[in-house]
Amino acid sequence: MNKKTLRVSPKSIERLGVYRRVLQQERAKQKTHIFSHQLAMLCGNNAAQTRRDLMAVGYEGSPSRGYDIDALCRAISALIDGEDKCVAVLVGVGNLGAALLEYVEKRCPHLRIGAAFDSDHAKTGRVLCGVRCHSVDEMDEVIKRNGAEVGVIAVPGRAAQEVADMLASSGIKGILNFAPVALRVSKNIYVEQIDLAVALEKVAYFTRRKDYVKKER
Amino acid sequence: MNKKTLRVSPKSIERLGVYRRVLQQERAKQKTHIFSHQLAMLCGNNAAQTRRDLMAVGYEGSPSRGYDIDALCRAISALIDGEDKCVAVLVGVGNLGAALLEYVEKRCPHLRIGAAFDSDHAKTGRVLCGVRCHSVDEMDEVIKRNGAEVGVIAVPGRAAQEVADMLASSGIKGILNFAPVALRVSKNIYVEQIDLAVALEKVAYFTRRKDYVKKER
DNA sequence: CTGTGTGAAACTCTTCACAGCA
DNA sequence: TGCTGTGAAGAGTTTCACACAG
Repeated sequence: MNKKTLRVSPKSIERLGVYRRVLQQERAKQKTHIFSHQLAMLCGNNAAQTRRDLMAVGYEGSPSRGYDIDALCRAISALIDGEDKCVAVLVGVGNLGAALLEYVEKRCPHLRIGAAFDSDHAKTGRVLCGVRCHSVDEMDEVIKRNGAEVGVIAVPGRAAQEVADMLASSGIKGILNFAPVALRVSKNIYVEQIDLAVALEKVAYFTRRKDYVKKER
Repeated sequence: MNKKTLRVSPKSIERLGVYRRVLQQERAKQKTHIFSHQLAMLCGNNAAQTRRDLMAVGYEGSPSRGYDIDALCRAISALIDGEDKCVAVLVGVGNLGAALLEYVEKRCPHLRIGAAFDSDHAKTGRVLCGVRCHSVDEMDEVIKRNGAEVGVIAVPGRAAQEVADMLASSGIKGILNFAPVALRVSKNIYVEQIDLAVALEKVAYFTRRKDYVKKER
């Protein structure tokens, strides 16, 4: 209903991805419509927040019917996926890299992992989840050939900055970094950091804070 | 300087984990003191935020010397680790589970992964990163024997809710969930959700938003 | 009624800016 | 001077609560 991209908050973007996944599951169960409180419950948040998030996508539901699942899915996709498929590359095909390939190949048809890289020659040349693993020497050439925009760093910490520099010089514009290192990259590259060890520490901390009580449903 | 645990924000807790890691690295380089802006730079944020976070730990630096690295490390640990080691268990020893074991065993001496579980009998009985993998049938017994408080769910989505129920009934009080499913658990269990596919979608989205410009640093 | 969309309040997190100390 | 600790402002996020619609 509005001018489209008017600035959607990061948190909303994350949740919209979750909504879409849940909507696709419901659609597979032959459901055609859903109310905000039902969707909220399936996603683990509350109805007000769900409606607020959906405001951003510019699709309006009906008070009597709720949201048309199919139309809402398309509206969300129009907002978060771009016009064309986004191509990403993975650097570091260890356990974590392989896990990411599985998750993404199964669940993100609108994203494509175009290639993977590893310094271990035992891995180069192999194909995992449909993605070919190249030597890091070929990184620049392969990234440019695929027109990749996003890089995922799943290498040990000591190698992460060097990989980030290589990605940046090949024209990558966004990085998802699993290495426990703060990357130093130019301002126009978006970086998202996920640190598994810190995440677990956080859970341990809040688990022990006896005063913690979850808010609602 | 204050009454200790007066309520530290989740974001601060995450960053404190990062500060500690960086401080340990600096200590290994024989440095004894550090200023807030140096620590901030190494962690990828700014000095004001770093000082604000450190307020919570109840250790004061000196304007001339900065922070004593060793003392600050201990103060952070006193805040985020409890009195005794926290024990966690891992359910699902696939690629992701194995990656987590590596990360945590290397970098979290104050946490212990007491056991792992998998439904695949080819994996049970084996030992990865010093952690023994059990059959899921033994979950209740092993969790109680180890006094585990935290559970990590790294199984496929369809199995996640069932695993969460088992963990809850064995007395687990906090869950780190990698399955792309909103868990339904009782209010007094803390749940932290990490969804790799959604994380990548988010990076793809912000990478493409040309108007995005990183703030500083 | 029971639902949606949304202004406005409430809450959380980040940044500014400055007093005070060595 | 150049740093720390922190009140206060600002930015971002969530929740409330209500007008309106079928």
